[in-house]
Amino acid sequence: MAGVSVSTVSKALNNYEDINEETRKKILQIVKEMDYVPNVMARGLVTKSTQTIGVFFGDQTNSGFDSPFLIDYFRSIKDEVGAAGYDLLIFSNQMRDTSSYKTICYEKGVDGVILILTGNKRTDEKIHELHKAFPTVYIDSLPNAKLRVNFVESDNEMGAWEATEHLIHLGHRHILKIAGDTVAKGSYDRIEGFRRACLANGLPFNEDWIVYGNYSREQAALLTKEAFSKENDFTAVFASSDLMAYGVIDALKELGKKVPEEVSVIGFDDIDSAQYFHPPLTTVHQQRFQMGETASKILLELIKNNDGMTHHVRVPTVLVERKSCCEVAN
Amino acid sequence: MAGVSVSTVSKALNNYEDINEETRKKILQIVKEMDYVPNVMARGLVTKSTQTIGVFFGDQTNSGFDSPFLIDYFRSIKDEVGAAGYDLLIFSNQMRDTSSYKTICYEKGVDGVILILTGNKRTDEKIHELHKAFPTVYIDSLPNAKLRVNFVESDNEMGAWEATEHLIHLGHRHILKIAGDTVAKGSYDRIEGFRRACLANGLPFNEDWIVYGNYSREQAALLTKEAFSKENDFTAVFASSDLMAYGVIDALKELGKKVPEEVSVIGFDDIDSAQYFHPPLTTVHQQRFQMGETASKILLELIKNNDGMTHHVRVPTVLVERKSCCEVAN
DNA sequence: CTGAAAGCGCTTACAG
DNA sequence: CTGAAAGCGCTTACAG
Repeated sequence: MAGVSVSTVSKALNNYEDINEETRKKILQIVKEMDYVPNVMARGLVTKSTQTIGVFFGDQTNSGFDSPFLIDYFRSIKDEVGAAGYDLLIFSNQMRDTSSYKTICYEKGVDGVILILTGNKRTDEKIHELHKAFPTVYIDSLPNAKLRVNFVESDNEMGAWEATEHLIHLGHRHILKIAGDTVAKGSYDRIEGFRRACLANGLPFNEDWIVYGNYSREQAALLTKEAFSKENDFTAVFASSDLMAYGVIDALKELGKKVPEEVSVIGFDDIDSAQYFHPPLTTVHQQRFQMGETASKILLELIKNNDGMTHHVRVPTVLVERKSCCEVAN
Repeated sequence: MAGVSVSTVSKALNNYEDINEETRKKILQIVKEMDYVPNVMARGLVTKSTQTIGVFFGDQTNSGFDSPFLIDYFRSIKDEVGAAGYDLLIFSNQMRDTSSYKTICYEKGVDGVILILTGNKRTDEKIHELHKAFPTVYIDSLPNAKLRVNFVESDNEMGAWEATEHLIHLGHRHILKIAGDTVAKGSYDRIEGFRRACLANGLPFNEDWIVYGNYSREQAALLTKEAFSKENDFTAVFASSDLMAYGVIDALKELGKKVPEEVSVIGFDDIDSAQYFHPPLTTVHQQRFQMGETASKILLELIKNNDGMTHHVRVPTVLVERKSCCEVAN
């Protein structure tokens, strides 16, 4: 170096109190000149902190929770965490000897982790041990609804409730629900919201109104045709995702039914293309940006001081009315 | 440990030859049992390798090169690099003392880096030093067209050429080009492809046919109205991005011109919503997945053995015909 | 074939 | 207020 010992440099860099103001100035000056940055690995080895947040993206295809979402989460997390001085480590390595999330985090030495899991990964038991070892927050999906963990999700039940009431206020009394899988908490809540809104509003609800599939457009089309072949008097359908709503509309076209004149269709998610669809899709908007932001804030707080409390936040959805729903014909 | 020295364990883990087969077996067995993974920081400190690839995402808003793209690059890089045993480090930290990309990479100790820069970041001079210090590959945008670096891009010039010829084959002789900025290499190439295709096909081309703006929908609408107010006989417009094509169509509607009956419109990019737009947009598809994959492969190869050669690959585009172009009316 | 020793680049008590 | 020393968890020559 130029003048002092490494200890002193370290102290200058880490804002220790017991250092002469002039030596600090000099050190900082030189540091600036040579654009020196402490090696994170060496530092991390002793401090156990790397200023990086780990992210597990579960991106199985066809889950309906996929690409249009991830990018919003990703971007909001990146911004929020970046503003606090963290980088993001995306676990992509497929050649690991372990499948334990905890072990993976130890290996890379992250300070906290965000989980955005979809499809199969969601039910992976290996995850459980993770949140005991690292500050962890889940977004959107839980491996198990009973898990006591930090968790940010859309208020799926409330969103589904509002969507259903929207249809009811439009005069619909027979509504078909095209539901996603039954394992994910979010899927389940959307069904519950629908069911309870129907019941609360005195509709002649019965379980045949709910039809279960996966989150694909094709499946939704199939399901719709099946349901209408059994019972033709539905005047509205509520799909558990926008992609499925597209499928519903595909099927309705095939059946010669006009949307929305003869059958109203409402979706869930508000993916980017929903506004461009024909007809523009009325749907339930998920505030994904706020979800990523909230999850990041909770995590950052947890890293600073882990109070052992567990946060569960439900981000409200917002109904966006476009052109795929209208008043029921008489 | 259980039995041997750390050196021996290290050798077992790293597949050294000079180790007894039985001790190796025993060590590996125990390692498996306790799900042990070597700490990357400690290892990295001595080997200078961390099995992670750094990624700089420049995501300034409104560049037109934005969100619909990044996700495809991101996903393909994640898959490709992950299959080779690497994780991804996304540089998001905004509190750094340095803005030097090289320094940032030293700090985190990545093995290689991929740059996907947009907007202002593209012209950041600080980047230059990076590719001399680390294996580096650029995707889509170069800070400077003359830079001798590894670079993967769409074949923008060829794509623009084909789009223009498509219009010409449809009978169009007066084509308006709504161009993006002039600094980015990709923007420039799209203009060149257009200009040269016009000239090569004997169109009465003049420079007024090209109008410059940014990549926003609003600007494109404005530009379109301006251009048509000066010269009303364009039967086709070629926008340098899909978002701009949307703006063009907005403007044309306002002007009372039918698309495609009176004016054909072709875009560039093929973003997700292009197929849903009204009318569905004819456009030039960029094979973003292939771009990410190719960039990753080059980088991985570079890390394995840096031969000092510099790769520049142009990924072909593919014209996708939808409903926004038709034969010119007589 | 195995292990003791040095060293990677830092931080943190601890003397002085 | 400053610096020598130990240690973080590994790997790599080098002896034995």
